[in-house]
Amino acid sequence: MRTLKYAILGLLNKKPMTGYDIGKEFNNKDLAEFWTAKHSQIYPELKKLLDEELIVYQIEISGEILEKKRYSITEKGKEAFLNWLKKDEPMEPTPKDIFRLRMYFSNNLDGATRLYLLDRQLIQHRDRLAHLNKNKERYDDIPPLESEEFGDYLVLSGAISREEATIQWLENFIAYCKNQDRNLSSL
Amino acid sequence: MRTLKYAILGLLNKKPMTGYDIGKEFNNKDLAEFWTAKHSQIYPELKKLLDEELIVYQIEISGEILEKKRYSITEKGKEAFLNWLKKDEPMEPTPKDIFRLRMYFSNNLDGATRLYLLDRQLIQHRDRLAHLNKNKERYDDIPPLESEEFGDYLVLSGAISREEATIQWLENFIAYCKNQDRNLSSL
DNA sequence: CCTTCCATGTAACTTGTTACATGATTTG
DNA sequence: CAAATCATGTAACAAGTTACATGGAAGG
Repeated sequence: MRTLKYAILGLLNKKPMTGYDIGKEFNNKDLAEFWTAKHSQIYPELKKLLDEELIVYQIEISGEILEKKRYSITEKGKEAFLNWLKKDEPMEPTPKDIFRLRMYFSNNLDGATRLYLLDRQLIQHRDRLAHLNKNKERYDDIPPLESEEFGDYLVLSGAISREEATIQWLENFIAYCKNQDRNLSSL
Repeated sequence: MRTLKYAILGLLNKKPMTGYDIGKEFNNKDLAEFWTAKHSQIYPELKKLLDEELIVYQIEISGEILEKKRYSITEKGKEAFLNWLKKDEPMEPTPKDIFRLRMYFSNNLDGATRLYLLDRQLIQHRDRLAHLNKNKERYDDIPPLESEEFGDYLVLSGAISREEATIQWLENFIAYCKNQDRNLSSL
């Protein structure tokens, strides 16, 4: 489906960047909540996009020697990107989740181990949620729809509601485990 | 990480199955909410598990000619599975989501297209939620923790809360779009 | 000077999808 | 008897991760 291709075009459509900059967007920024890529995947993809004439680059010298390639999107690239963006694609198949797969089999665990695993997971998701909420504090208001920051705000709030749902699910599960445990030991 | 390996072991730990049966579990059942695999991935994996002596099979004749291989888990396989199941693995990196990636770039769309795409997505997620809720009706009560059906109930309720969160996010987003639109056109 | 970050790439491998290939059994 | 389902496999490709490989720039 070449999603990485369009993700890169989308970033370059905002402003010219180096491969390294793209890597940071995919790893340190809010966008990373819903899309990531390592540099080992980015550099070969940039080469492909050059071949397809969707991007061009300009060499810049940083310091004395170091050359960096600042890529920008071409008209052809913009067209391809906008075409992808406006397409009405069917919903994606549900994403995989190893922890839930494991819990699917959790009847094979003893009660203590199950609770331990659930608790560890809950802690991690709560930390993550706290971190996301802290990021959200940067916004006094919801940014205007047409602004660049709106995308960031959107993925951030999406990530927050996803975490909240996960935490809710974990808490319900834990409460049920504890409840069953109490009932059994009172026999 | 060999997750498919352990997913198959987990299923065979419940009861002996053919490759075809495993495919059905990964595609038609509740488990498919959090793990899937095509038969083209399953058959080669079964071969690997045989090599590793974690499973064995027995040939059964169905009708006159058709041979099917019913696989079962070995003691070694059970051990490997339980070992995997009880391991406390760190939280996974956040799963990718193409639609949210697209919406991250949605400031490049005109208001009508954006609303159209959001609406289409919302419809699909509502359908999916309705379908999941219908499945949940099978359960009068939460199944006991140690039962086989508990896993099914768990992934089902996880999928429901995930869909609810997504729908909430979409509805908020749509409301904000409509609101901004009204404010702009009243100028 | 030393550590962290900037910067770019390739190679080997794992995972997963789509397509190719075949044929038997069951159900209406 | 035709269609849906059962049943098992392989091949080619796409996507993604880990490891290998190199070296400059900036800041403390």
